[in-house]
Amino acid sequence: MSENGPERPYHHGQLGPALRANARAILEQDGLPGLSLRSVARRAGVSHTAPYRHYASREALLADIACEGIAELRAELSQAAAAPAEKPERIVRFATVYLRFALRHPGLIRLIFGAEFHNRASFSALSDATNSLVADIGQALADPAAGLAALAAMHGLAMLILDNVIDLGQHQSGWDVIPSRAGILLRSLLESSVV
Amino acid sequence: MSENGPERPYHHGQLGPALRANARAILEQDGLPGLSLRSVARRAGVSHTAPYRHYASREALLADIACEGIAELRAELSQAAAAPAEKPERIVRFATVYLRFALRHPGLIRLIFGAEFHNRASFSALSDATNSLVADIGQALADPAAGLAALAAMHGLAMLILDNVIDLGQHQSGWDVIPSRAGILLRSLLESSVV
DNA sequence: TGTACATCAGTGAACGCGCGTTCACTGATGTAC
DNA sequence: TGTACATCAGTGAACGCGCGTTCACTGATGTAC
Repeated sequence: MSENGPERPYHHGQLGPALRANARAILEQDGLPGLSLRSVARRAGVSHTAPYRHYASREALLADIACEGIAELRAELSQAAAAPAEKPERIVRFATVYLRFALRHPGLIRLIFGAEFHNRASFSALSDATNSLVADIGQALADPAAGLAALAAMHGLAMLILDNVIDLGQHQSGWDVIPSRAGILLRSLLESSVV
Repeated sequence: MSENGPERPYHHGQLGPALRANARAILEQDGLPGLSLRSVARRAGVSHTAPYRHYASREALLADIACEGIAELRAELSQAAAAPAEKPERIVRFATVYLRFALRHPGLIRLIFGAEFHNRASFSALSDATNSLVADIGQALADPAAGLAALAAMHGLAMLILDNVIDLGQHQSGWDVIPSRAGILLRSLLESSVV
């Protein structure tokens, strides 16, 4: 009996990370409403009370993966910030990174920005991240207001694409092309508005 | 007994409209997750099965109020389109109307644009509305791509404000000031990008 | 004007569901000596 | 190296909840004659 297949031992061993990974998979597959502690446990192949050894509540798990997502987004953005570039290119590069992230993790980006869920810890992390992003873009453009407007534009573009309201061509060519098209879009909007 | 207060008669009489109104009130108060057929019935002071005389399912009710909202947004936007104005003013006017609507009906705008709910009827109405909006702005700017980008910018701005990610000053002065501030923001982004 | 009847709108009990959370438990691991 | 014990991670039964939906019903309205 013990040799026909890798039966999971009594102790999972890495349940914490496994919970987060499965939670994010569910988030992307079924959206926030489908993300219950029970569904996560089910997907991790563990009893539905096991998660309570790692998270005090559903909300705690959500907060954790939200923070995780914010950290990842922030890392990608700061990587984009590191590469030197002239003003219009700089903001287009930010927009590209942001859009690519949003299109790759739609559920996560909605969890992060959505108002349905506002945990203190995740919110202050988000606030820090967006503030530094806005400041960075604003500085790159030498115009704080334009930084805000640019963030709004890329966020709105991401949301409209994810919600299937506008179509930048994913059907023909896959989603990887979208950021570059969006870049052109934003460039047309931005390049002559730089002070 | 019958004279101590206006006891509702057995037949409500206007339950259809009452359901829609109460559903929208719940949507704004508690968001989409709180909007159940039972909560709507409760709020309308009616048994929890009464709504089934007017809607076949929860989804049917949601579709109906989504369409209602789209029609209202569309009416306000076409009113803005009617007033003649020069190019930059024109788009700022659109943005103002759009933002004002979004800030006044946050739950509704999220229902309309959110991907969680995609009914065919409401979606095609939304598609028509956004297409004509994009076309209108694009034409006003003599640049279709800028029309799309402008819609994205105002939608993103609305979402970021509603999700408390950015703060355009609602705390000091109430939300009615936001659209005008946002107008300044968008103007700074747009006015020199007109072809 | 009055009576019979069809139709309609609202009722309340009941169903099965998935959920978050609690509880006492048990199997496994690691540490002290 | 071996034994006792504390600690930890996962279990499964159970709770109460709100939900969507169904069903047979009943009170009210309107229509035909």
